[in-house]
Amino acid sequence: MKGIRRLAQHLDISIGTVSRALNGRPDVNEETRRRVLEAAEKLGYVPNQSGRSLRQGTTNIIGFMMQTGTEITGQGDTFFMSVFDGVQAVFAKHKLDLVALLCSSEEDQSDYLRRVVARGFADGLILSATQRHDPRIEYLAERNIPFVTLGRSLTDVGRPWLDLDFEGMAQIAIDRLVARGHRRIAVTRPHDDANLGYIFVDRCREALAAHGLTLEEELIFRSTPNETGGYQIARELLKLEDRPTAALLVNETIAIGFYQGLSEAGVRPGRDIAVIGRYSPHAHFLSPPLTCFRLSLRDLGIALAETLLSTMPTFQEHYPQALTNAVWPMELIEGESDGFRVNGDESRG
Amino acid sequence: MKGIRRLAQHLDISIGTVSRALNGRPDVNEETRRRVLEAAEKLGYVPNQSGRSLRQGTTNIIGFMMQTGTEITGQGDTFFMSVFDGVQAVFAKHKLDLVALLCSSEEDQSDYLRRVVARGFADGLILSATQRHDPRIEYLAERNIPFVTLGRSLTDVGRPWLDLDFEGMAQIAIDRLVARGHRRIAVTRPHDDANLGYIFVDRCREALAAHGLTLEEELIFRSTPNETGGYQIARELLKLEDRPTAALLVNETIAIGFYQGLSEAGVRPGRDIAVIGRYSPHAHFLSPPLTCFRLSLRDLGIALAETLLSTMPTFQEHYPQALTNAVWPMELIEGESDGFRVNGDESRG
DNA sequence: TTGGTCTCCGTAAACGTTTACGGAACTATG
DNA sequence: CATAGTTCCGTAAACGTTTACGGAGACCAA
Repeated sequence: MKGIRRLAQHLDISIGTVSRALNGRPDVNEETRRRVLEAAEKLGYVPNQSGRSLRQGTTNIIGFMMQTGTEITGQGDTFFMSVFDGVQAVFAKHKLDLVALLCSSEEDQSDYLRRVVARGFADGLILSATQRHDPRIEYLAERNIPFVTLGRSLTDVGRPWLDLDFEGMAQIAIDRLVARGHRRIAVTRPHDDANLGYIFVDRCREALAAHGLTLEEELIFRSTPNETGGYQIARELLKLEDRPTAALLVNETIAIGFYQGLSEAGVRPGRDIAVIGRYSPHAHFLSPPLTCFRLSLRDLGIALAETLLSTMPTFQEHYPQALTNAVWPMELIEGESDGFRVNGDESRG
Repeated sequence: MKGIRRLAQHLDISIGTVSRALNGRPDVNEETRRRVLEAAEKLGYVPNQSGRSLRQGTTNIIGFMMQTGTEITGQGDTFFMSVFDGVQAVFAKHKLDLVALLCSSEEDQSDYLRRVVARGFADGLILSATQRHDPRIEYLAERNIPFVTLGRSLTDVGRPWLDLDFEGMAQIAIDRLVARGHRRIAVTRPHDDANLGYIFVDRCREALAAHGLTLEEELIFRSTPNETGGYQIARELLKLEDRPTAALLVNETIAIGFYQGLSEAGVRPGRDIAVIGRYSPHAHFLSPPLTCFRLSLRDLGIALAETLLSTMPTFQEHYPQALTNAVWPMELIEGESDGFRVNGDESRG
């Protein structure tokens, strides 16, 4: 005898009552409930997930989809871990569990998603690495699967998403650099179709235009969003006839490689070129410390969770005013990598 | 009408036959099977996971357990993603899915594990961040849940584990440094109870003893295995009356902070102090490039998967000689951070 | 024809839950 | 005492699969 039957037999009551007691139904005597909970604790009973979700059509699981393989991840692993922590802080209140759905680098993400959905694996999904054209979004929307994406796409009109405020980052950084006399500013973007590249570069272009400047094509650098990519960008940048005096790095992990690429040519950030990037745990430990844009990833995770839950009938009453389409602001952390003026008047050592 | 019934109705055959056809049973006409598969494809039918696992008592899911929250992860971003990729390469052959079970930083790992197991969530588990005394291992062993750990503990006697070869790393590094004239060598270890700290330091001590040297307590540095920890270690190390001439860093991500801590005091790796660490994607992009120990994480993932499957009755015939207790060798990558001799004769610039 | 073997398929039970339904015991009300 | 209402609990169906079992038909040999 196993499962709830064992518990019922042990208490000499029916399985229906046991189930009601455990699920907090009102129509059960409080004394009985106490006994049931006690016995469940003692016998280590936990409801079988398959049985429960088969009956209820619900799993209490939310999936965070991500692709394995190392080549294309521009985020550090602390990035996701921090986001997860925020997500779980919300989910814990509703007894939801978060699992990371790992799509192999050899499988198409849409195929993988199809499998996950058809199996009835999760009650809701969080998608990351949103592409500019992302078929996953239409797929989920058509089927009424609750989801939220981290990152915008062109095909998610009216769908819930949250994103980092790359426009704000571009605007602030460009304004700041221009105010310090920079006229030729290099910008980076991922090599692939990630939407953030388009968003970021477009806004850089607009921000420059507002100052009467144009963003030349040769100053837009594409690379894999990792250390090697940053290194390559530095090398290419230094080859230019008319070198930029500043660089704006949109990805987290490329700064180290970028620094090294500069360093090998004797070019020092903050003295010979202004560099502004994205925060990551090592940003302060570069020489010189990187001036960068940071955000609270935990808060982002909390917002993601709330946004998702606000689209699910079961939970939406708790989150009446969750954000559905919003960019998450980033804060500028002053390091020493952008501290100089083009007119020769260094603002700091 | 949903699920397999819909498919059966559509084909005008019984659900039993449909199920047999889909599951590759022999007692079904090949023509019928073809029709079933075709219709399944057309209607986008995928078996419901809950129904299936309720009946079979099996989920076809393997869980990789990890804890969220950023403070204590000593691995770089790509570490787990690379391992996952290897694991999945094996699992794909057996139609197993890998998911990451994310234990919130607020929940005890043993409690979380208990929930996962009792719910019947996964057919097998991979545990990481193994602690010296790890109650999770006994729990799984008692219950006959297939598992393998990445990292040894003291309580896993006879249980399947794989680990990095920290002994080999210690031996090679110490021998190398001693051969170059170093006598005072600092070593690091994580701040917590992670077993690798014990293993590594013990072997360093033995290796030094073989050269007639002792490892003084003041040369053993504990820290959180992240950038900040590395920085702190550098600061402490530089305060010592009798400074070590070399440092051996056992964690991946501490090198950046360590470099910075040295740099602020005008101490340069490879010139003023020999530094040997662990490979991570940025190791080559430090100045000077870090001499470090590297391994194929993908291969490690493959081995982990094979080890796990070799303990599961359903699959073990395919992996008759998988490793069950083995350390995974690391290769020394020569950078420029350890390139000098104590006697003043620098081996390179 | 009879009996045996094979191939293929339908039937129904089982997995562990949740929950609609109905009923027994009790309480309150007139 | 009769009736209605309340509280609590047991019964059984349902969720979507897989699979043991048995049977129908085809084929073959005697």
